[in-house]
Amino acid sequence: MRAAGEGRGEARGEARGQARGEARGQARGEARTGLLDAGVAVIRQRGLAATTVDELCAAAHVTKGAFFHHFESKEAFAVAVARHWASTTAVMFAAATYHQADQPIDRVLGYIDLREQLIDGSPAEYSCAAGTMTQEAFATSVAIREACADAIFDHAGTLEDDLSAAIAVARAPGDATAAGLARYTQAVLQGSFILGKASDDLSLAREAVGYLRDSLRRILEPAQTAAPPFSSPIIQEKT
Amino acid sequence: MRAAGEGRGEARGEARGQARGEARGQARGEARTGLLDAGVAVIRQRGLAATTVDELCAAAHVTKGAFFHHFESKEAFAVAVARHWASTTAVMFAAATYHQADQPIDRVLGYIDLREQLIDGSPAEYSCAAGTMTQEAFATSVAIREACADAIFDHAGTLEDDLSAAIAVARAPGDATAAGLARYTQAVLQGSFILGKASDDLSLAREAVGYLRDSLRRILEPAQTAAPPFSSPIIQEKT
DNA sequence: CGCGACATACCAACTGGTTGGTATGTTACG
DNA sequence: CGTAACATACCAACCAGTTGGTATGTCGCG
Repeated sequence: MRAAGEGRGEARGEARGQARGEARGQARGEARTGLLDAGVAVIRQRGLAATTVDELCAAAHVTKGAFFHHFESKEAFAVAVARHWASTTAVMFAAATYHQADQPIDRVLGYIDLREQLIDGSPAEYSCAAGTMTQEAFATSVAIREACADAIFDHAGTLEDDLSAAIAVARAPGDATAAGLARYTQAVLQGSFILGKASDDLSLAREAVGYLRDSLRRILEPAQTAAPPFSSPIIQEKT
Repeated sequence: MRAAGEGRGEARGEARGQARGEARGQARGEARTGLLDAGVAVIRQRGLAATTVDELCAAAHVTKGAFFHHFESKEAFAVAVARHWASTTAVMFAAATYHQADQPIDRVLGYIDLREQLIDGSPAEYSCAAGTMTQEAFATSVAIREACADAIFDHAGTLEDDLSAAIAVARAPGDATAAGLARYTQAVLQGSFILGKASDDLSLAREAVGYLRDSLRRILEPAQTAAPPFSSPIIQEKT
């Protein structure tokens, strides 16, 4: 449930006894990453404003001194969290198998299938840290807002090539652009997280993603064939 | 800046002396409503956790005593705000003209057109207070989460009759249900607000609603005609 | 009708705990 | 040994909630 951090304490080298906070903690130099990981986890659960620096430090097993050594302020930390979120998710999606499909539409639908599969566990586990922070900070911090916008729209950008190839193959109507559909996809995902959070029922989040898949199919599938109902999702190995 | 209390120390009772904070303030009995209205406005802008009770009181021109007289706690206030939001928006949508269209699909698309038109000004003005609070409170307060869920899903419910009629007319594939499409619509709207907040560009929020309209048309329009591109929105009078 | 008893709506000041941030050590590593 | 990476102790501001009080409306009863 926790994710990172849990079982990896044992770099502690008790021999040589340079004991520190590492009864369960990190080796020197890992405080920053630990704080960022903890930040993603805690902010996804409670939001940014409701999260205190002390909680962050406790979750990362470091002290406040370490926090303000690495981050100028809580706001700067939030910006770093957004960037950290962007880079860790980017690595994960880059390694996914949907890129290997031959047809561009299958790559697009494979992405959707993966997103649907990722909706599992509690909302704090499947929702988007950037989307959450956006809601809280858009009016009070341009730095946070822009970092979140980068996370969301850069990720959308990773869909554009497949989408524009699929649009070309399907000869879809000219009002659907690759960039627009990529953003629409992110909008539906963000909205599905909100429905999932509100209802405390992840099937409602998945349902929205299912309608998104159906919509994309209607737009991107070769016009002659009627769009069939829900497909069985491509099984995605989680390497 | 102080608000209430300003001119009232003098109990001077100029004429019969029923003077109160009403130099600019409210009459007796309006504090509760004023606080709720202020709550919607401030929470849409800054979120729930970042909003202090003092700020709420300042915005509503009342004192903290009045706040805690009407609301047991900040959490109870948030629940009341969600219900207030639900009822005020319900009144607005019930009075809208899209209900008057003859064809069910036109009522559905009229709703979408209205939603698109409502996206104007700053995100704090067009976004959903219930969606915003959901993100912050889903893990920390069941009462708030449920009040927000009611606001969102009850509103979705107002679309179901038109959607199921439209589905029947269009003989749409069986995997699209009225309730599911209604929820999907809300998901897209919530997501569009997030994109609008992140980008600080309402045209991106409107764009997502445009794709939603296109998707609904593809699903709900009689199958023989190919779905045309974006329609010019039905002009909606704001009586 | 008048008047006392009560209830409601509010207000100013206060409180105890919390929060983001700082000032000042201390420790490991190159 | 110098510097980056921490830790400890502390603080001033702030925050949700309380207290004790006042002004105003309302209701029952003689």
